Amino acid sequence: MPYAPDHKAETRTRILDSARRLFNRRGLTEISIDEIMAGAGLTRGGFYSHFNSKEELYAEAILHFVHCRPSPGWQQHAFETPMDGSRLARVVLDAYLSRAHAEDVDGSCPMIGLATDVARGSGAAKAAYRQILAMMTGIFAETLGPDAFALANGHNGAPDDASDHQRALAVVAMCVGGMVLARAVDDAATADTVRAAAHRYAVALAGWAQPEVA
Amino acid sequence: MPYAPDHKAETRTRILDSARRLFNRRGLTEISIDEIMAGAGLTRGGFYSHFNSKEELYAEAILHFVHCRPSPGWQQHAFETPMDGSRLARVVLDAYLSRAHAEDVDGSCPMIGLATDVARGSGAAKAAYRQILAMMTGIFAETLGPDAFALANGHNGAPDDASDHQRALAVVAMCVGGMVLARAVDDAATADTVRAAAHRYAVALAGWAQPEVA
DNA sequence: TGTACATCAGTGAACGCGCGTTCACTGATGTAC
DNA sequence: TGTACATCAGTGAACGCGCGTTCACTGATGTAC
Repeated sequence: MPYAPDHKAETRTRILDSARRLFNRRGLTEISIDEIMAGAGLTRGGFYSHFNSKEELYAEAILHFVHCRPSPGWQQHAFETPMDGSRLARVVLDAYLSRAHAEDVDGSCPMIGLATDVARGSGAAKAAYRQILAMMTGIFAETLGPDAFALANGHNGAPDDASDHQRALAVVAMCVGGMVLARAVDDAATADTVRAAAHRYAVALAGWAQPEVA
Repeated sequence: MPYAPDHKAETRTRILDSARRLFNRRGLTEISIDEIMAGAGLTRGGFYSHFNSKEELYAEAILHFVHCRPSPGWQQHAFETPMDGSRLARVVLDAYLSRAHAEDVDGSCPMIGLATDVARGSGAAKAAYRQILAMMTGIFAETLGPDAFALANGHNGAPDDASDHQRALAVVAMCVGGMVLARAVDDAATADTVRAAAHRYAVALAGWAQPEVA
């Protein structure tokens, strides 16, 4: 048995780390296998003993986001201290819509960096994407406050799992939409305004108290 | 003067139509100039007498969406009859978050189909993107109803241009986020649920009456 | 403890292909006579 | 009305390059003796 049993698995993880970073930055087609392997400190040839194709790596790299350690940028603050679900959800939302996350292209959530690429991609990539969406929706669905809209429309606002799930999805859509727009715009002021708007109304939608009267 | 004076301009428009369609479908890097020219009934060689580079065409194709005639699919219904601003805004939102729009990849709004590509792209593409964002935000900002969140938090809900603009941006973020997520997911049921959630809470956010009690 | 060996993770040259871009040429068209 | 011509929109072959993938080889490592 040459090499330690987990030697290859560690190399594979290094490739996945590099791939996640580089795909986030420039997408599936603009990044070459050469660059990914170089980012992992390896050379081209070894790639196909770890993955069957570039497409397969792509889907695995998206899923890898869930398991890899938090980015030292925007995520660290949210995950370094343990906390209960309701506080976690609020901290996650703040971090998600932060400027640090908008600027951390390499380490960002793949739902933002790879959204339209995945829409054109393989079933495996879409399945990975759906898994991340489900995870994030789950975080919010558990901790929603009262539904201001239902109350305004004369409903009693009684808790309801189906409706909570729907509202959590809307919160995620607001997060993803706000970040995607902020990233796609060339004007920093517009980007900040979009993020602030998405943040404010995502908090409102979740039924949490606003941080301050704006 | 060989050829009619507007002959070349018409060809250019045909190229832009083809480019808009194909870029929407597969993005900047996955579509070749060959394919774009073939889509316009031309051959490769003539391209550079109309545009200086593929990047330049990309930005112009995004802007072209604003000026080209509505897609016969999801847009036609929204734009075939003249209507006042407030009714238009509501019809636009319904069309934007419709299944027809989600499925019409070729003819969709470039904010949805090209979001992450533009984020990695040139300044010209981002400027074009910002212009479309401003147009769409403008449609909503003019016609918002009462702000249920502000009311729930004890504010008087008096009209306020800055806050209306922010709220309109949040509505657009919800539209774009909902559609981007729906497109990136492999399960049709999940896609429909996301669109429905985004639609419901976008309407709520805009302060319009819900179509029915769900 | 030290040495020879078998294994297999990783190397790098090579292949075939398609792309963006260039350029000398063609041929359809409006004009001048 | 008809013909020769000048123009220039469009053609298609060619160039150089980089990519995904393959494969024969290398060399670092754990094991057997």
